[in-house]
Amino acid sequence: MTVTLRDVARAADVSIATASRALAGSSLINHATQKHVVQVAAAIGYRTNTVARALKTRKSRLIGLTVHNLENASFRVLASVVQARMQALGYQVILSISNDDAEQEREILKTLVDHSVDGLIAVPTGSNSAPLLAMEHADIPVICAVRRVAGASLESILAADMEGAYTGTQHLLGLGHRRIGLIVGPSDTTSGKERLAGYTRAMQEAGLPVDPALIHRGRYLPETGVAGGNALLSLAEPPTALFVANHESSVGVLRVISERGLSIPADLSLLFYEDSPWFEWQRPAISVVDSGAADIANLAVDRLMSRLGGVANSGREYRIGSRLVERASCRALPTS
Amino acid sequence: MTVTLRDVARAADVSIATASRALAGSSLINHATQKHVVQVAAAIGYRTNTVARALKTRKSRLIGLTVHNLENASFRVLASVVQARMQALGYQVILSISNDDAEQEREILKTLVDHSVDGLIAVPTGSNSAPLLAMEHADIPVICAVRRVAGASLESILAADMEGAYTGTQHLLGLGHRRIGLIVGPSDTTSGKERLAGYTRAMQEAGLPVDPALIHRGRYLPETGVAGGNALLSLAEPPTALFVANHESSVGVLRVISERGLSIPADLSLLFYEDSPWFEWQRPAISVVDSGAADIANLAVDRLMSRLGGVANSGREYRIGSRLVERASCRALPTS
DNA sequence: CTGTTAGCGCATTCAA
DNA sequence: TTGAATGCGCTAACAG
Repeated sequence: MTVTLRDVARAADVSIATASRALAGSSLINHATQKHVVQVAAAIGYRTNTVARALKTRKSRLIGLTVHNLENASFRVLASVVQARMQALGYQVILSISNDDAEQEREILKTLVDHSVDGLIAVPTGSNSAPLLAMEHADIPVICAVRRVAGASLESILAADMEGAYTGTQHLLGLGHRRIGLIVGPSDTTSGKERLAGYTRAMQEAGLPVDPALIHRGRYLPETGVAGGNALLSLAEPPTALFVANHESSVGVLRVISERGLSIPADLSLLFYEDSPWFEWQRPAISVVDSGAADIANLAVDRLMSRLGGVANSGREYRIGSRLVERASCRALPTS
Repeated sequence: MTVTLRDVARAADVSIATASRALAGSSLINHATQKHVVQVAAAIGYRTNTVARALKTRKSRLIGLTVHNLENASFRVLASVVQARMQALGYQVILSISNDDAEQEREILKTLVDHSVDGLIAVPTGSNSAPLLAMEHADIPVICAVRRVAGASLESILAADMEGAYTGTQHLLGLGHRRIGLIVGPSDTTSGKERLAGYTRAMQEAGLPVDPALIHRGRYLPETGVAGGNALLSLAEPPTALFVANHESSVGVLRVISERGLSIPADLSLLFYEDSPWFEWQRPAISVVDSGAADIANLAVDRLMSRLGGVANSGREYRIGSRLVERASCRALPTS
């Protein structure tokens, strides 16, 4: 039924080895026979069996991609970009979703190894340095994206969160805001920590006090936006600007604003973190600190390809610079 | 380096065949030796090489999943659900994104076959019946989800779009609306056609005229919502309710409403199609006709597993019923 | 430049 | 119930 290399060899009247060389584009082959074999192969509809090739060469042309979920805009962009680029490079991607669960991640890693993926791009949970390092040890390069694994010598492509939050806060400061509310992720996550640090640094450099009442920490959920928004906006002296540095909570904040009948940016300036098509279509369009998910994905692919090409693990951490995207949700405060 | 079946056999002091049987849970094996082998295998860290197994058995335990993109909520849910369930069933999924492009889809299918996937769940572009049928012919079951391929005898799991639009329109009608605007996808797509038909039927059954001016057709894009929203709302006698039966255009409609300063549902009742977390968090929360993406995904997985288990292609089309999710964006019109 | 040969790791047929 | 032997389809020495 399926046409194999043997069939091609027979049809082209060459040995099976020659046929293999011809199709592989080997240099040590007569150009004429090469062309002939390729032609014959196409004629009889030959397609090389990647499974057999993988067994022999120990290269599956499959890579693993694990993300926490597909809802988060960054992860989604990562998945799209990685899939598209790897496919163009001749690789297929096995997608796995970890739900940010260490146990599930462990299972996934095992399975991926079983399927002998050539490499892995992972948004790690952070709790599985051992199996991840074991993969590296087994010569399966792994590139961490968006998140990293503390203490593990793995290449990681991260957003420059501290810088991003710093830039965002400075933007608001530059517009004359002094009381800037911050809604941010939990401090046991790198991004939560770093974004808070960026905010703090900008405030301090501006000679402003860092009022704990203006900072709301919470999990990466819409509910955090509701709680944080309500808390900050109920303050005796509410903030004039709100920096929502926890992407998932953005929608919750929007809801609070709508419920309170606040007008943006007249009543409140609003700055979000991580871009989403929704923010651009919102009226007024919402300014954001874009953490560059697409570029993280691109660099992750570049690094993986480089590793696949034989370059050693640098163990290095790469940071993708953030970009402030000014739209219409922040207004300059009148200088009183 | 890697521990193979041969190592297990040696360590357990049995033949390689016996080891294989033990690990595979074959019935023709002594229970004691079975247990022993399994134990030894675990002890020395054996993991069966899926590539070698695939070459031998012609079953890769890999399935393909192709979607147009990961932005559309339905496709995203499909991807999440299919991934999670197939993984739980011992399969890995190779994700491919077709961008709704027939040419890309053709390439994807070839590659998937090359990797000898055991089956395929596809949101088809609709233009590749031949290669899809060829897969079926090659004993690779394919299940179409959300979209179908006209004229091809492939199992398809679709939303009950005609019924959904009918239900949605009836809901609005029941609230007393008579002038109901419809923004819908292009008529060369099944869902565009069917949703329009559902709307038309409901209107006619209510003895109402179907005013072409109240119907805006357009591509699945936010811009369609802007154009459609503006067109319908600028009418001399604008609709009292808007049924946005083109998911992608929802965000555009929201923008128009915001720009026009319309209050929902006081000025306009709003009903969307296909649910999204955003709609629920919106204030007012937006009522929707939920087309059941998760259930489509679940049934697709069920059907695929059944086919993988040897059941023949029924060529049947399955429809997942729509569900009206009433929230706060539609109001009853006072009976004047 | 080309052909012969030997596995990659596993499942399975056939004998015992 | 077990073992020996075969080959899935391909690549890569090794000879010629």
